[in-house]
Amino acid sequence: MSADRTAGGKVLAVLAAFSRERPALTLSELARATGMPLSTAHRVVAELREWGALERGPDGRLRIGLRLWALGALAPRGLGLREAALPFMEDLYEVTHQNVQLAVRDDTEVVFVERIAGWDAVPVHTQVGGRFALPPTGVGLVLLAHAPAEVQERVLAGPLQRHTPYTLTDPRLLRQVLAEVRRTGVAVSDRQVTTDAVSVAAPITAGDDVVAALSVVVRGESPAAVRALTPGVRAAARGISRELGRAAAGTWPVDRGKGVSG
Amino acid sequence: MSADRTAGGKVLAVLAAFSRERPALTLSELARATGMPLSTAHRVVAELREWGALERGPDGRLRIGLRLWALGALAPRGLGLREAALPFMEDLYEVTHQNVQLAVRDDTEVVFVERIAGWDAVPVHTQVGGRFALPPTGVGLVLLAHAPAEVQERVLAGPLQRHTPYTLTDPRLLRQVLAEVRRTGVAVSDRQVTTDAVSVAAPITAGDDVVAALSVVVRGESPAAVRALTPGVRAAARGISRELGRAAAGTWPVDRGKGVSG
DNA sequence: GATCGTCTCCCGTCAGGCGGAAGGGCACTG
DNA sequence: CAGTGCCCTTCCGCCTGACGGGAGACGATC
Repeated sequence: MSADRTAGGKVLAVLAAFSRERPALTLSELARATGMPLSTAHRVVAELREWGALERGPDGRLRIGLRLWALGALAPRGLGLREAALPFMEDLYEVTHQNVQLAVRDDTEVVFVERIAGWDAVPVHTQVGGRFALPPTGVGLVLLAHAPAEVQERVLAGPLQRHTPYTLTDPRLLRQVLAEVRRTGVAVSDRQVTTDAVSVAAPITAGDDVVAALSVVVRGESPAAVRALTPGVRAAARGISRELGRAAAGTWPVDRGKGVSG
Repeated sequence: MSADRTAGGKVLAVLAAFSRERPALTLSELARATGMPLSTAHRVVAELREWGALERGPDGRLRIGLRLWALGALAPRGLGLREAALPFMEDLYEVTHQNVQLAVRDDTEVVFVERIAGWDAVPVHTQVGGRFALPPTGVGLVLLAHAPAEVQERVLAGPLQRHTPYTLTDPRLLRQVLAEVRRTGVAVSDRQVTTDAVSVAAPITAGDDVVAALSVVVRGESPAAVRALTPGVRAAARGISRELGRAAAGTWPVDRGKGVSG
């Protein structure tokens, strides 16, 4: 939001002004949103447009450009991961016709990287690129269970938001659940986000690190709803892990506790 | 490549150094690739890292960060389009188990936005985010047929690369094909990219504009291979178009001839 | 311990970012 | 058709913050 003092910061501030809620902005809106003078915004935007980071539609509004999208596609935790995972997710979807989700952890949040859903599946309010708290979701439980201790502590210490009567908010209980997740290799989220959905998730690994999680979300009112799906999810997750190992060398990062600069 | 004189240019130059071939770079490699002094690269990278545009893996290499990926996801012609199209692509995939592709046009090239493929499908060398010439591909033919005249002229005038003995390289012939594509509403690419693959494509529209194209690629040695698929592809493309119309207002840009500033 | 590669930090200089102001284009209004 | 309120674009002099050489830490490899 606040206009950076630095030149590069302004470039980033302009980009940061775009969000899921506001994917298209006029120059003036952009200037207001970033708090920078119109002429400054204009100059920065011109540079970004020339490069292809921003595009201007026929309505005159600015949008994220195709080049930036393609660049983002190079993120190993974005499309790289997705590329490896999609065929397995397809299989899972074809069998279940339910929501199939792929997610990674970013600090104390889960970021959804891919989601397949038919029209008949339970409506879930996750979107690709979207974020959510870790504890209530299946994928989040998996990712949290295998996160560095320091991250776990911060999550357990912080306020745990309640979404339904079933949401776990007791740190002690949550700790037990996480241990269970580590022991069994799967996580089940029973109506913790909405009262009509249950999910089962399994970890995806690269080397010794858990780099992502895969889940299936179904309509249901008890863990039994996903029991039959568990083997399928585990198998798919392992398949993806294997595929990742096969991928080109040096493509795989690991997620460390906090993204602070060194 | 060449290090920009401006501060913002340096930021973009650093980002541009990442490519499909080189998705991970050390700081020094980055400095060499962009031609900027190490200390300058260091400063720029620090800023980008703090913002989340770049991440550093445990191997010390820099990669495109999750935040940049999420930002790219806001591109209407990227994920926005994909989001609307995926369910229909699923259906098509489930029926055919072949490559199902979604693409848009960027100037005189086709950019692949999504691709679903099983293991048994014909191997095609397209990747999400990747580019290709327009004329030889099914999606490209559709997009070219509905492109502004000025774009068509440039493509037809420019050298038309031959990939197989079947590739159309005669501008006159190509012009006829394009007319045919406009008349029938579908395009068939018969072994124009590889000698064992045939594809059928249909346009996706928003308002009166063709904004994308959908195709199925199958193993085959004549247009007959895709005849049975044609209605399915058309239907799916229309379904996606309808879905786009339903999408939130003001989300849809139109592709104009050249991206020159006005 | 020498040599090469990597990354990080400091700081004096001066190029280039900054943003106020002015001007032009549209659309709607009285 | 002057008046008002948006939008966008361009210009240009001031001065700040970007620039990059250099020094130094660290880690491999020989």
